[in-house]
Amino acid sequence: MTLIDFSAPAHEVARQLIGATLLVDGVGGRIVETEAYDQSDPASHTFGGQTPRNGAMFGPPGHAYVYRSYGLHWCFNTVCREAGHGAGVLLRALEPTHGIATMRARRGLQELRLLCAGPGRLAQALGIDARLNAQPLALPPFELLAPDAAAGVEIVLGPRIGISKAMDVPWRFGLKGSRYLSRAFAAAPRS
DNA sequence: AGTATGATTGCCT
DNA sequence: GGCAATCATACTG
Repeated sequence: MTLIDFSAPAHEVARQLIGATLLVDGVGGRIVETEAYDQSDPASHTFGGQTPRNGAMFGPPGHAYVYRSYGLHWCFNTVCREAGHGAGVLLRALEPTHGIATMRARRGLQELRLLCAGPGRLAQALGIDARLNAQPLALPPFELLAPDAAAGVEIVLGPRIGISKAMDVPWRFGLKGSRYLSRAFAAAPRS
C-alpha cells in the first residue's frame, strides 16, 4: 500500500505526513510539523512560475525539493500534485528517533529537543543538501515509514512561519502536544 | 553588472 | 528583542 498520496493537494499531504517517520540513510525521526505551499499561493516559491531554482517543485510528486535559505541553511520539501503544479510541503520539525548520535554530531548540539526543531536544523541533522534535490522519496537514501496506527495522531494547525504574504492561510500543521515543534501553536480558540 | 531579498538560525545586548 | 551571517535567485538598468 502507498504510505502517502503525494498526488493530493499540498495541504492534504502536509496533514498526512504528520506522524510518519522520515529517514535519510537511516537517520531521522517522526514528522511533527509541516507547511503546505502551492502555485496559487503568494507565499510560495512557485507563485511566479517555474525557474531553475524551483524546478523540482514542477516535477513529479513524491520527489524532493531542496533549496538554500538565507545563504546558509538547507530546507527540505516534498513535491505534491501532478507534475507541473508547483505544489509542495515544507518539513519543519521532527521528533528524533533514529541515529540520534549522528544528528548530535552534525548539529554540534546535545539537546534532543532542538536537534530537528526548524527546517534548517532538520536538514542539517539529516545531512540533506543540494545533491538530494529532485530525488525520489521512494528510493534510498530516503525511507518513509507509516505512523503507528494505534497512536491516534492528533493534528493542530495555524498560520505559517517566516513568510510575508498570505499570512492568514492556516497551512501549518503540527502534532498536538509535541515538544519537538519549531515553535508552539497558538492555544485553541475559546468557544 | 549591480542590487534587493529571503519558507532561518544563533549569538548579542 | 535585535541583528549579523552569507549567497543563490530574481529583478533592474
